[in-house]
Amino acid sequence: MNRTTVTSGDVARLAKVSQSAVSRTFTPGASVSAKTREKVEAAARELGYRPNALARAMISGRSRTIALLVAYLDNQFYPIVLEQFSRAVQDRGYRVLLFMTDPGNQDAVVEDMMQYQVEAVVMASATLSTGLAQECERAGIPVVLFNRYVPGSPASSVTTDNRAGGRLVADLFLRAQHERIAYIAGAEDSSTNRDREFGFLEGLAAGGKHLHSRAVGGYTFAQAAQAARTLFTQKERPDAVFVGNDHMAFAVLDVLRHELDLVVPREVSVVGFDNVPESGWKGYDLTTVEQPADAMIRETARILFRQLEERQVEKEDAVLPCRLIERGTTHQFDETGAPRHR
Amino acid sequence: MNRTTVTSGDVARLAKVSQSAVSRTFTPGASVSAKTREKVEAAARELGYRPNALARAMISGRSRTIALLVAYLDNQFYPIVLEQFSRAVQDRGYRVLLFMTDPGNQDAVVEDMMQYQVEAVVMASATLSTGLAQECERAGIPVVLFNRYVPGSPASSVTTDNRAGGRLVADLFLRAQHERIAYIAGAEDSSTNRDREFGFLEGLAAGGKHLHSRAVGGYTFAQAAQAARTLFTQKERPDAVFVGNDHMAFAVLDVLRHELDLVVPREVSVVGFDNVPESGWKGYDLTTVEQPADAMIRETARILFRQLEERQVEKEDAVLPCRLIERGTTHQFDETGAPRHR
DNA sequence: ATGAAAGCGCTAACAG
DNA sequence: CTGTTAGCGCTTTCAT
Repeated sequence: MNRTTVTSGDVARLAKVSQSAVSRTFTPGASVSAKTREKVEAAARELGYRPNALARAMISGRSRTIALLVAYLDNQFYPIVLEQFSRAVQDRGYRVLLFMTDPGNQDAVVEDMMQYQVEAVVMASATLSTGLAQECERAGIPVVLFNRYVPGSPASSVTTDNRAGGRLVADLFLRAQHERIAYIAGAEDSSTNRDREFGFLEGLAAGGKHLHSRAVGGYTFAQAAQAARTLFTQKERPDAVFVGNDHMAFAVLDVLRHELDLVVPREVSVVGFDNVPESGWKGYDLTTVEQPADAMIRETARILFRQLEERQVEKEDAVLPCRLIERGTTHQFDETGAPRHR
Repeated sequence: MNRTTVTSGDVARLAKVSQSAVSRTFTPGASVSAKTREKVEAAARELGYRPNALARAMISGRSRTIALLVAYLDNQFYPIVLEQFSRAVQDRGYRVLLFMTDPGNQDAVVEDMMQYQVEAVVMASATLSTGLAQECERAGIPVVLFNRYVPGSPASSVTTDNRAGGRLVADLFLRAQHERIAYIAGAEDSSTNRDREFGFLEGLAAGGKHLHSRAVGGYTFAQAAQAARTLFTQKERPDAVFVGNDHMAFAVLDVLRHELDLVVPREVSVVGFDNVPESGWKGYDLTTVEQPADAMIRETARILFRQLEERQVEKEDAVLPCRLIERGTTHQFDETGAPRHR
């Protein structure tokens, strides 16, 4: 290991210009004569100079870094969000500092992010204590909750209209005249689950139905499988089930088909939420409510960068529409409402 | 937005100590009297002081940041790696700077990472030009290629024994006495594909067989589906196919079962590579070669942190064993080699 | 154990 | 357009 730290001073000396001239050469909007720029670039190339982004960030007060906090990546929805969001951020000349968190202790992680002088924070499938959100606000750091919503928080949020999504599923079940309708919940303390379930129950009620049974899957594969076993080994088993997200729905389908030998959708209809890629795969072919990931990410980026540009934090809540994607785990109907055969 | 930048100087003034005393209080191994520490902590709390990690990194020359470069996250293998690796890094007091790259222009991204003074680089499903790898080496930045291998490069690497994995699949097909054996390749310029294919062909040859047909899936779902269509609509269709990874194998299974109405494994056996979670799901129940993700990540972290501690870059190549996971897409045999019925 | 002083590598006024 | 001059917030000798 050797002295490989080439500084702008070294370049200046070799190019016989001032150190500021070097700085200007590497600053997009600065004014340098073609001749100076040339000399500097030649010297920089010769020495293998690279500006130190940390020093730059320190003095300019802009780290060009955005923190992304994610709780888990086994649900395919999040890797996709992560990938697209990272690309969006990179395209705008920013970097992503990634933090994996447990659904509990985010606050310690946020502390860490702030020490790194991130300019903004995005939390996917995770929330922030209102206290810390306020602190971020005071520090001028915009925070966006992605796919979560916290009523009193100063943090912005981007969600789909989960309640409307739940209602779409209820309507579908009503149309198919199901009798014993069940719900498998995600994490009960999440806003997504609350809203989906609320919309679903609301929709059923509007059609004069009530829930036959309910279990909790906690947004995990294993727990959802267990929930399915519980619900479908009752004396009177459900003939339709709405599962809080696709990831759990796959577990439910596995149990129904391969452990309980039920035929979907003939004996039971299943609907998920998210429309992750696997839902479109023929091995599952899952009817689901689509969350418009692309649009959600675009909104997130828009909110974030607007606040960064205007240099002020201003809460904004974006709620995007979702739509039902009917596939093979539910009965199909044609335009007249008559059952359609596949 | 306001002057919320509380510095160690502010804390020092309030606590009536020197600025260095504040610094020491926040430096783990430093010597401060209990009394001073107390005063400083009280003042810091009162002002809401948080050390600036950037300034700290600049002066100490240690950013405690590791760059992670990933090409795509739609193959579930990588999100899992990403999650586990991030956690491993965080546990050791480092942060992850994430970069999504296209399989082509990594070098520009690497340039960016180096400006941010990362202490190490991990490249997953991507490679680095030997030139830049050398530059990293010279700069004292360890580089680990995860799941890739580049012969002449000074970068370290962590891979599974892909060649042995290919041979395992060949042996399985030989044991099942398949006649028309096909291969669907991943990205042809990747070391993983080269090694898997080489081991597979080697294994077939050892059993006196040769490949019946071959197509390229490029590690993508869509291209793999197309490859399956091509291979399985020949006059003489294969009775067994080894697919370069699980992600492509799902596409292949969808085409075989739902477009071509073939029964797996009765009419055709299918084997993948990786053992991603979906392979264990009953909707696919895919026979595959397991890559030991946990062990690979442990090795990556070990190599990286050893080099960071010893403060010198020293190439190391870890090759981990893989094993066959037999599931429902191939015929089962008992210990005696006789077919077993499921 | 503590404070004073010297920078880390760079940008941002400010003159010229 | 260019060089000079101050720092950004912190760690790290070096005395005391």
